[in-house]
Amino acid sequence: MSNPIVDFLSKYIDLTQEETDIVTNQDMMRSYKKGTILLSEGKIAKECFFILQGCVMSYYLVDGEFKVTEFFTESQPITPVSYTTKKPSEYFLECMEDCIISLGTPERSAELMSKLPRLAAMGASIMEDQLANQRMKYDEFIKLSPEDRYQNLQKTSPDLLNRVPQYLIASYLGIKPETLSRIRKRLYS
Amino acid sequence: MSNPIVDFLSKYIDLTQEETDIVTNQDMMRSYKKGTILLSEGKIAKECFFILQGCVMSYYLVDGEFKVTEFFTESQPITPVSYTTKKPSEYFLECMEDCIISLGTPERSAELMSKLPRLAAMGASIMEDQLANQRMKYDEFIKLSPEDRYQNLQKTSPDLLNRVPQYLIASYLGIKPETLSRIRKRLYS
DNA sequence: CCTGTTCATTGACTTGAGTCAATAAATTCA
DNA sequence: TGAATTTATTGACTCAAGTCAATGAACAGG
Repeated sequence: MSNPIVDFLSKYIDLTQEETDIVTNQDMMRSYKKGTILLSEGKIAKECFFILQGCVMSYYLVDGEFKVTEFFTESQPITPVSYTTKKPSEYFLECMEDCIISLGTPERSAELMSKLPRLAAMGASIMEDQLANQRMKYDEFIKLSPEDRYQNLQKTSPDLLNRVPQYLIASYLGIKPETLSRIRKRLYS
Repeated sequence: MSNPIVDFLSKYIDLTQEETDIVTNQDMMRSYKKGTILLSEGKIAKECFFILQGCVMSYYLVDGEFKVTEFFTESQPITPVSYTTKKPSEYFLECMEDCIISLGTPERSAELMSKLPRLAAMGASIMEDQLANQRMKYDEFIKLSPEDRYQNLQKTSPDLLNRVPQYLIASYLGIKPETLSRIRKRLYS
């Protein structure tokens, strides 16, 4: 029986059966209802996440206004900045759908590392990957107009457009819902 | 005699004298004239960098137009996406001043890792740190207006404003030089 | 199935950034 | 130093995104 976390790790190194078992066993998962806040502004994240099922959104609340920065879906890890820095989070994490999520803690990750030393080296690769992704996201934001960003999103994550209400997509693209509505009209009519 | 790279690594773990010596010895540095291109679009990065002295800028060339994404200065590491992915770079790296830079290669870094296993674990922390920084940069870009971004830059890196011409700062902020000029006028007059 | 709420669209108007073009200031270097 | 080049400022105009407000569509809960 396959485990999404094992699949994820397999992108970086091949796990032995024993290692697979260790990962599978130590795995702790929970389910959350749509609307559940996984992390609030001002709180210190005690856990990191790996999404098995569902969709999670990160956003800031600036002058009472949502500023969406990311949507996470199946097989994506979420390492809150606050989890790394141990300082209060500046943003929220909220479940956009009913979710099944695997939780990580510093303790359990240390335990896992001691059992699987090979994982330690892999940690850098995973982080490197995520860093490269984050950079590309930033660069894309700088390079493209809102309209181009929307078309890009359609290409790269067409599913998102159906899973998430448009006014949140708009925020994610850095524009107002009315503007997104007009962009769509401009493009398809 | 202190070594900036040793100082940098010391933020993550304390190095023994022996370890310090290894890092210091294996260190390979070069100097570059202002205007030198360290990495071109289309080329695969064979090296990563650590800036000992000077300033390096990364930028895309989109329809013949500069899109500045980052300025790197003293004691900052630069790991080009292309260095990680082994694919052609989409952006340029250029020296904005005469620079002294330490070079890293996969081979020499592997060698270093084998001599200093403790460094491997640290790799993940360094990457984690950089990831957190990159996220905050992105989030700030989403949250703030061009005007606020300029004021923020003044606070966090006042030196940059003197080291780099304004039209490149403008590009970095995601606006045109004329607009930055007007923002400055709005703010200080 | 109806009702209230949330989400999406549209219109009229404002505003801030972009564009084009000219000029001024600052730098470079022969 | 002085001429050439690069960088910064300013003005007049355009245009895309924001704002405010109203209407319509989709959806959830009783």
